[in-house]
Amino acid sequence: MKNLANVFKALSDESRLRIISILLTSGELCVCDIEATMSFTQTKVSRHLAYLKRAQLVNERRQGLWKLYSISKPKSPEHKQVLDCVSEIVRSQPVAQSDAKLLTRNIKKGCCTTFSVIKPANTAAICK
Amino acid sequence: MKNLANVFKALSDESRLRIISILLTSGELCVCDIEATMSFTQTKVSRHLAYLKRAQLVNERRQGLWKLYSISKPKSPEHKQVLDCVSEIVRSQPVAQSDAKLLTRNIKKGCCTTFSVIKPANTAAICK
DNA sequence: AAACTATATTTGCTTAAACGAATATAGTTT
DNA sequence: AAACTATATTCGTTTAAGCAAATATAGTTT
Repeated sequence: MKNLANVFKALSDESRLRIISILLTSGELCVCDIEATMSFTQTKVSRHLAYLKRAQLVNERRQGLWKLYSISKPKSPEHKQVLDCVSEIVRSQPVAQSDAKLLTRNIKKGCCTTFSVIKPANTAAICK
Repeated sequence: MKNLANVFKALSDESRLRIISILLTSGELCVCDIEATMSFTQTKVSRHLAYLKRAQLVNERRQGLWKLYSISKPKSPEHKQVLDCVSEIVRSQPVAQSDAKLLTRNIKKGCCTTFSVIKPANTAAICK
């Protein structure tokens, strides 16, 4: 059960929950877009993403200069169970909605680098 | 979202997850029965239960000398959502099954004080 | 290849969590 | 009320997590 405890530990920080929440609404984001939307330092975002990656909650792919993060694709039934539960719970948090609005605003202001370069799956839904 | 992070923090320890798991299978247990089944010190069980109670994951009621712990009854839809997810995930862990067996054995051996004094809801199911 | 950009890691510090042993509290029995 | 039992809390110590500032890495542009 060590592993499950580690997953919950990765979820035990408000900053990380907020990062998970905007990844759920955006589909995919680079580090600096997360920085901009949440007013976090670069170190902070990077560290928390590393923590989430170690717990297999997020995935990373390189795109030129950027590293794009997204919620993990499930690798096993147990993994899927955890991911589904987490996403369901996080989505229903009030802060999730307000962070989603912050993200939209930053995208419109052109603060979000990623969105001006590559277009995640559901860009249209976010930037309407 | 501070509160949700605290719930996950309470779940971020293997000992606490195991305690949750035997509370799920037993319905209700006293501190010393948890001690006996898991070979934990009294301090350790007591401390972890206090942690779980603070996060509103477990409930406590006094019965004579004993304090009986059980998984919380949900107080709100959000609370229920978290409790349901946690119980679903914890139940599917391998350690949950082996701990349930340990508990049954201790009950049969008469090591579990509570079960010789008061009978939780589903005693019959456990001691068959 | 040199300047540049995005991200990761190291360093030094502060705060919290875990543990067992010992002590305290609260209810029970005699 | 005194001895007893079950549980909670305190104490001192060890280990991990959080943070910002500074530095390192890796890909990009000129």
